[in-house]
Amino acid sequence: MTIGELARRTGCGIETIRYYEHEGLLPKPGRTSGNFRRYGQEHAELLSFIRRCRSLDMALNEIRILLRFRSAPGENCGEVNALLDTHIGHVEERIAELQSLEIQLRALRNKCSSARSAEDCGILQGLGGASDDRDASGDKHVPRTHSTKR
Amino acid sequence: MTIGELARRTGCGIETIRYYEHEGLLPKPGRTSGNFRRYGQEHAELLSFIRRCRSLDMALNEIRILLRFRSAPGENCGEVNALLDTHIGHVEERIAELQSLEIQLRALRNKCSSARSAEDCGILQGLGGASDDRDASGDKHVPRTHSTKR
DNA sequence: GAACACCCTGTAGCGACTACAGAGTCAAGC
DNA sequence: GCTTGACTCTGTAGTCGCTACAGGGTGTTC
Repeated sequence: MTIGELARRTGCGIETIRYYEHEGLLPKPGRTSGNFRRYGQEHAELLSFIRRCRSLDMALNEIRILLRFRSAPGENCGEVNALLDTHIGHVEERIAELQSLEIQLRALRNKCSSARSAEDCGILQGLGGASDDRDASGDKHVPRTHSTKR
Repeated sequence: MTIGELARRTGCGIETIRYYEHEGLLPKPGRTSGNFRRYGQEHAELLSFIRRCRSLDMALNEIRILLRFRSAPGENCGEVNALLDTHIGHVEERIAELQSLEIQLRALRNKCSSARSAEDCGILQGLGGASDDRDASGDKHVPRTHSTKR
């Protein structure tokens, strides 16, 4: 099948497929005489595996490790378990951070209930004034909440 | 004060300060005869404001809006309230996504409790086999859980 | 043979930094 | 005056996982 068909089957963008090939997650497929990539069922399964991992928010490097085990069925899978445990830990951590963030944001939001002049806005004051500088050196800044949707 | 002193005072990296200047969040400071940046108290306060916003996981574009209001005290601050409401919404959304993720990950993790051979590993099977393809076309992929720590 | 959908490579952009390279500045000590 | 070492300067490239082109080639249908 062509790259477009593979993309349709797996719900993955064409550019993303080429990117995975470039990153070594997908093996280089054969080519037609006109230099088009030609994929088989095994590529579709591999790509589905990768997409399922990505939907679980795993990093490509983590997926690389899983792929190694996928193609080495004899090996002991303890590392797979450990990887997943670590990943679950990251997700837990991030949830805790965001929950604490939400509390702070709601507290801030309560400082200005109605639209008044910016001069008197409790939110701007809360952001600008002297405050508990928990984070001034802590640097556990956390990746974006803002989604990159297509 | 020099950029290094400002960095120490605010707990912000030097490169980050230059980056904020480049992005127009911090005004260009004066220079010494030797071309070193020279900052005053007002820069320190502004930078603290920005860092406080960042510690609340706001995007630089959101902060830009807040800065506009900060320097226009007469204006109606309704937009500030709206911005914060939207931001809280994003955080809430992300928490919900991550919680659902955690449930899926734990379910997957339960499929292989002990280290056995990769061939029989329930996790790899769970990732690879036929599954509920909720996400195959949904594409509500969510930014990384993996922290970029320094 | 023309239209059109598809594919190719390569490069640049996103956000918010971070990490250099290669150069210049400045204060303290000798 | 000269050296050492800490600091600063500009500019560019890298991070991550894509996404979006530009400028071309391929393949099928009418």
